[in-house]
Amino acid sequence: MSADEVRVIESFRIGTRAFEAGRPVIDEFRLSGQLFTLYSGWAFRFKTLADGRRQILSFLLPGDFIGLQDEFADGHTHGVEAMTAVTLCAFERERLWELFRAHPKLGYDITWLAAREEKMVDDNLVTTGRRSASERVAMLLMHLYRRAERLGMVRDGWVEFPLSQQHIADALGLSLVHTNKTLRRLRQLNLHRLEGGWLRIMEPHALEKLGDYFERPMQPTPLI
Amino acid sequence: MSADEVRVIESFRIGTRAFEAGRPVIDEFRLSGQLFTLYSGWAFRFKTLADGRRQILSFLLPGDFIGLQDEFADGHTHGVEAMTAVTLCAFERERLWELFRAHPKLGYDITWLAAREEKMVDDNLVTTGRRSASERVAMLLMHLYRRAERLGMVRDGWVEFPLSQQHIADALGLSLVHTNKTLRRLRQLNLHRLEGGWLRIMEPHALEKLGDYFERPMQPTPLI
DNA sequence: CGGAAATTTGAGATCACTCAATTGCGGTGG
DNA sequence: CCACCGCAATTGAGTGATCTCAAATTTCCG
Repeated sequence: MSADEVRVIESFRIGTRAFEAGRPVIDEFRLSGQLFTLYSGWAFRFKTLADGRRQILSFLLPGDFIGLQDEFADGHTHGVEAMTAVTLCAFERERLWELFRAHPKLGYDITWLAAREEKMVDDNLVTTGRRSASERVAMLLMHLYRRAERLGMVRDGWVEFPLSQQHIADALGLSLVHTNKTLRRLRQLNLHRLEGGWLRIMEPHALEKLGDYFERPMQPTPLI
Repeated sequence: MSADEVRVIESFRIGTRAFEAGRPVIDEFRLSGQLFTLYSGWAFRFKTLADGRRQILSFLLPGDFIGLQDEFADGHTHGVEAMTAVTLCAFERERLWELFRAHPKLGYDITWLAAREEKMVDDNLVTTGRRSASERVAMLLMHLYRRAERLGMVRDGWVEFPLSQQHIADALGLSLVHTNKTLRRLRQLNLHRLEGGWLRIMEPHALEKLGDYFERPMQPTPLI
């Protein structure tokens, strides 16, 4: 990124914010006046129905842009919650158009990030709509592992994995109990290990085949 | 839209294309060199798994922008298929960045459309992940009816409804048989009528309550 | 060490699925 | 005009994956 672009981004930044694990970053039912870039940590986007059923829409890792959909709605889009301690860079929502005008390249990059996020939601929709429980779990483990891998978050084959089984269930559209039993089955087949909040993939090919999920080469992600 | 903007858009347009009902607009496994705006007709985006299971990701109505995700990937994103006769306006994919640079407002509008589409996929994900079969069907009927209504496509309470039950099943993550039975149950409750490819909502409030779906006010859609 | 939260397990219920056959309907050729 | 074809819609029956309920066990954290 050019020094000029960095300078422009700096000028749009309001400041840095931090949240503890489990804290809401964006309230599901209130319009937030800010946009964020996730600097460090894990978070997720979700929606809840009136009776409390919750669906996780996607997981957020460093580099992801947060809150764009709200720009074009009046609240009631989705909530964002931190899964680990998280630091974010905040922007003024109202200056987004100004940013596009002053620096089209950054606008283009934001669109890039939005399109990439939609692709991930598309994948999740296929998963919940058409895959069996084992396939869903296999899919999710590989998806998150690969994303973390691209970000250099893997150490000796292990990644931090801050999802509870409830998170996994809510992401995959399964019940907590069935998620647990499915996870156990895959573990007993020695396809993965999940210990103390860290994940290791033992049989990537088997999991990819089971989930019918294959890594596609990615272009480098723009930074905002 | 200003005369200036119209002129810019014209200069980026390659031409107009038309497809018959049932024809692929974008091949699921080949990278298309074009972007489209849907002028008239109904289409849908979908993905298929290796064994043929299909998930419909979202439905496309006039004004929707098609193919943006591909801009940032190398194929293998999703297919698009026409459900009725369809006319589209085609743009050169490679000139998208040029468009952002030359006319940031249009870039901003494209981002607007992308964000709106992601919101729809988010909703669909909640539906397949966390709603029962009846809730899913209620949701889909109301969603499509409301969208068509906003586009002025309702005549005396009836909308064209070109979805087969297979389409509905693939959109909602249900089997064809169960979709049929669920549809019948709602029809017998006199919540809707579905005859000869046209839909009428008899009890909008009941369907909205059943699907836990409530219309949110929408900002006017930008035109590309 | 105590208490709350997350995970694990078992058992039974149910919603949705598969299989299989029938019906309805628009088009097509004799 | 009618018999026939193919496809979508419909229905019935039985199966099974996933869910709910309930209780134990383990882990985490103060």
